Amino acid sequence: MHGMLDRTDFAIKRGPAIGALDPWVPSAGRMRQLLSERERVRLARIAPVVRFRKRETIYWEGDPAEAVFNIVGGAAKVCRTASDGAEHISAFLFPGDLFGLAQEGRYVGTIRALTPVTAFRFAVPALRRILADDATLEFHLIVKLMHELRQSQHHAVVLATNRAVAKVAMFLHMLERLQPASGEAANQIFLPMTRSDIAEYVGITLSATSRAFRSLTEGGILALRGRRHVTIADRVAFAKLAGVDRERAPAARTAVTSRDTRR
Amino acid sequence: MHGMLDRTDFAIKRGPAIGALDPWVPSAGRMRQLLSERERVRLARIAPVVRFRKRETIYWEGDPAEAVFNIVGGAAKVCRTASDGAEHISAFLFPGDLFGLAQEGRYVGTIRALTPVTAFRFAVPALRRILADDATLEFHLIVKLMHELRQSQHHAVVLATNRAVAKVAMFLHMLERLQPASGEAANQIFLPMTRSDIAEYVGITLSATSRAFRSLTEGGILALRGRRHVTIADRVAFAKLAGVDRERAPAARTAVTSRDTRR
DNA sequence: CGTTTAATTGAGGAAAGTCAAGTGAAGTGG
DNA sequence: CCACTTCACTTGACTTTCCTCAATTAAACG
Repeated sequence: MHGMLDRTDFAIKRGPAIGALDPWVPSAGRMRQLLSERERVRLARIAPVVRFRKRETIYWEGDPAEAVFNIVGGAAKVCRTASDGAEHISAFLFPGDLFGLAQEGRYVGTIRALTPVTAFRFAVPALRRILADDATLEFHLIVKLMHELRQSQHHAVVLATNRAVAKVAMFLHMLERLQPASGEAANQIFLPMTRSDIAEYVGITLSATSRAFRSLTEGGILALRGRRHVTIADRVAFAKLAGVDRERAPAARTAVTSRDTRR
Repeated sequence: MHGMLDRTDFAIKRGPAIGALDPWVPSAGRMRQLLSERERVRLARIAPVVRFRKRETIYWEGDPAEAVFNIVGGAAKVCRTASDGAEHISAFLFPGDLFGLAQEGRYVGTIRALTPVTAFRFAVPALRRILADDATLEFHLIVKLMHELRQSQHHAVVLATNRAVAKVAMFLHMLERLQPASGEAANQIFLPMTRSDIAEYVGITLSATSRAFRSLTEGGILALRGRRHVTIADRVAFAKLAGVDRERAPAARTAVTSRDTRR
């Protein structure tokens, strides 16, 4: 706890930070800090630090989009309300992420804090002014957006899966890769979100999520310490479910004659 | 037919084109051309025109990412191969779109032409050079990426839906909005892709897609003219299924106590 | 400590997936 | 131009999975 506060405070002093996998530079799957010291200092000058309590709504879908935020501490979720009123979660946000996606002047999703959140707040006009005369910074933003686009496409792959257990496994795998080496022991995953949130993210019901967790623990693949700490007990079986067992080799370049089967 | 060729040829002469909804400027839902004449001319100088036959693979997932493309004529699909070998379609590409998304130097998906495709090809180093000294162009790229991110998140909403008929309706609705007023009569949608492609995009089986189409035509909501031309017969019912009946009003700001239900 | 919120678990039914056969359309080569 | 092959799509019977409804337990919070 104390350690975490220190880390966040330290992060605030260093200024805004954007993490991403570079589209062109290989980095063995490790996220990189895109901003240079100079850029961070410059951005810090126009961006006040804002804090939100756990469960607080940072902004609502449809609100006038006046600012972009950069998380430096905590976690949040992006919710989109479907036409029938059902909520769907389109992303989870962690330190190094940006939020504030807009369309025609209005925010595209509702943002809710899962834990206490600390963020830098960039007023859109000020940000645009800075971007307009710093091509490098602009380029970094492009890299980050490409990263988010890939993430979102991966999310779609998870949603397209049809077995609930596989969906949950893929979700946990994603979370593990995303989780900055945040003081978690190896094979440990911390879940800042509820089971309901997970359900809404992977596109199944709360019941199904619960059953999937049970099935995973009973199968000896996971172990739970409390409800928010997951340990991966059987890496091999886990990787198989999460679909990480593929070779990185050029893959079969044969156009698969698409039958009716999905598994 | 003749008309289409002319239109593509004309588009080539005008140079690269990027269509998007602006994040901040309201435009009543109509896509806008982001590039100015000057930018289009400048880009055309570094980008040769390339053509691909119907069904041709433009590049494979995992290939070294050496170029970015801008479609000016035809349609294509982005396929991602899941670990189990199943193919999932993460997007369809139309004139005004970009493709060439990379991660650590390699393409993230396989691109296949659905119809004959005409595109501009930008070698990555040349493109980076141009971007580095044109902040406006860079900004336009940011706008386009934000547009694609929203699209991808919308795709996720479609995938999270659980009734096959609703998925297909949402897909058709998306296609209708995307379809540039391309000589199609009102309420008419042209499908450049197969039923299999649709199935892989919305995350159901080919059978289920076929049944959904049947259910929609039998219900008097759609009418088919051949397999690739759809007419919307009952706008109201269609909008209801596709989830377009929502008011744009600030929506209920009440945190819905999430039960188990998804419909 | 009691109250609210989060999560688990069970029984039954609806929906889509699977397997398999068959129809229609499109393209190919004689 | 027609027979033939192939590919795209449709349809049916059966199985699996998850969703729905509902009751209960466990944890979190004041």
